[in-house]
Amino acid sequence: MTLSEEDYIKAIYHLGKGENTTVSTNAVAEQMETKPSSVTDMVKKLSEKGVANYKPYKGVSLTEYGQKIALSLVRKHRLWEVFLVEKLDFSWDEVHEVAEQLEHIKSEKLVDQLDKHLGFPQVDPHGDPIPSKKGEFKKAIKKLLNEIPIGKSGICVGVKDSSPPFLKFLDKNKIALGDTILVLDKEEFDGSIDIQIKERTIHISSQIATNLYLKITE
Amino acid sequence: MTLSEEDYIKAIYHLGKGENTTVSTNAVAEQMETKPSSVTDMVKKLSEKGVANYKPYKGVSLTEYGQKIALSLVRKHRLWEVFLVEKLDFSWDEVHEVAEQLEHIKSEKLVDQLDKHLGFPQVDPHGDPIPSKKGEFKKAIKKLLNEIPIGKSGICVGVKDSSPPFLKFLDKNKIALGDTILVLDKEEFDGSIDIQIKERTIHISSQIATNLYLKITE
DNA sequence: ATTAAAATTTAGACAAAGCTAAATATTTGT
DNA sequence: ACAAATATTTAGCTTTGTCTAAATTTTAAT
Repeated sequence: MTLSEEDYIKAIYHLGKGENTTVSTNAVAEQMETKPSSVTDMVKKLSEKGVANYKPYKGVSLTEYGQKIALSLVRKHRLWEVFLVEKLDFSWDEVHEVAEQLEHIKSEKLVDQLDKHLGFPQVDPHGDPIPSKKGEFKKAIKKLLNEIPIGKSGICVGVKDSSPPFLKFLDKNKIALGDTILVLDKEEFDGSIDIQIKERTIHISSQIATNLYLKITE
Repeated sequence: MTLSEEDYIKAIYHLGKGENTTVSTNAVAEQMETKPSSVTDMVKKLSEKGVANYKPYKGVSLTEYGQKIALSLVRKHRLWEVFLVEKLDFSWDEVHEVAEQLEHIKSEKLVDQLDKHLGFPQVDPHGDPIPSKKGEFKKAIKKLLNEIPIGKSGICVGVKDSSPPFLKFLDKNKIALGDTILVLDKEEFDGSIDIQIKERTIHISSQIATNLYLKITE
């Protein structure tokens, strides 16, 4: 696969949200920041190569083979993201562009050894799961902190309320996007919860818990 | 610079042995496994871009700017080689192909952090020096072990005598290509020497020392 | 100093991947 | 159900990097 083909495969995969969904030419064009006519050309080629199913005017989906390629790309992308954050001190929001390049490196041994070097991580710095070598992986879902059951952990990925006071609170309590949070206990009465974050244990009110999004795997 | 342009720059650089030498179109073609006519086209383009000096029928050399690019590529290539060997357990002879891909990744931060992560290595697994960020580096030369002064270390890169008995000797003494050897002491009388290799200290006869090539930096 | 051989360049073609503009399908609003 | 709006494809052109074959320049041998 060429670099360009791989990018299209990934785009089709992501637009289909990982399900094997048919996506429109226009949607792919928008995602790839290219023109619909270019997409038509490429999906024809991918179709001939056995990577995609394409019916004119009806959209495009990935074949089994195409999905395998997509998953391998996602696996590589996310492993490199972990590497960049854990080993090279990149912050969680700086990694995407570089991982986008690294995911195209072709070497099975490289990926396997990288995986091992990183301790076989299950999720990337954004809380998204890393497919196994065989392509298996759990889905990730975004939930509010208050909806997460006791004993489960997730990665902080966003806020519902983005008002300055709330952001200031997070800052003061050293809760940042990308942090892993484990739910230790929940108080039925007022909805407050105990969480563990970076070795610290803190108690958090319901108002806070209902405004913080975490990504968890099912 | 495109991938292809970078490959040509590296080829010109390596053929010129790092000196700013003029190299022939044919030489570049052979190195790149391409046709001389393709080289002509490309060096014209590189010339227009201010990367190379090209006179028809007279060969091509790199400009200052071109040399900077070449050194940056060499730096990246060798840092990745160190990474692959030290962190991902690649052997010294498996790294080239993968490093060839990795060297094209564009991210200054990535290179700087990688350098730091590896502890600012001075040489790659083949004993070749790694240019600094600014492009400075020492030359490496290949010498027989017996020619190396006391206190200096080098990396084992080849044998002069490749007869089975000699290779068997190396194997038995666990001396392999890629190993770092430090010269501890030399015996004037019989030319035998003491070396340190992988924490072990061993005594080696003149016959051995005159048949083992090391790469050292001046 | 010529001429044959070798090296290099030029000209013209091709594949990949993209674009624009025009043509054609599909969808939607009434 | 039909016309208008939207989505998609086709046709033809562009750029990048490559190739082959022919032309030209340089080098080497007598």
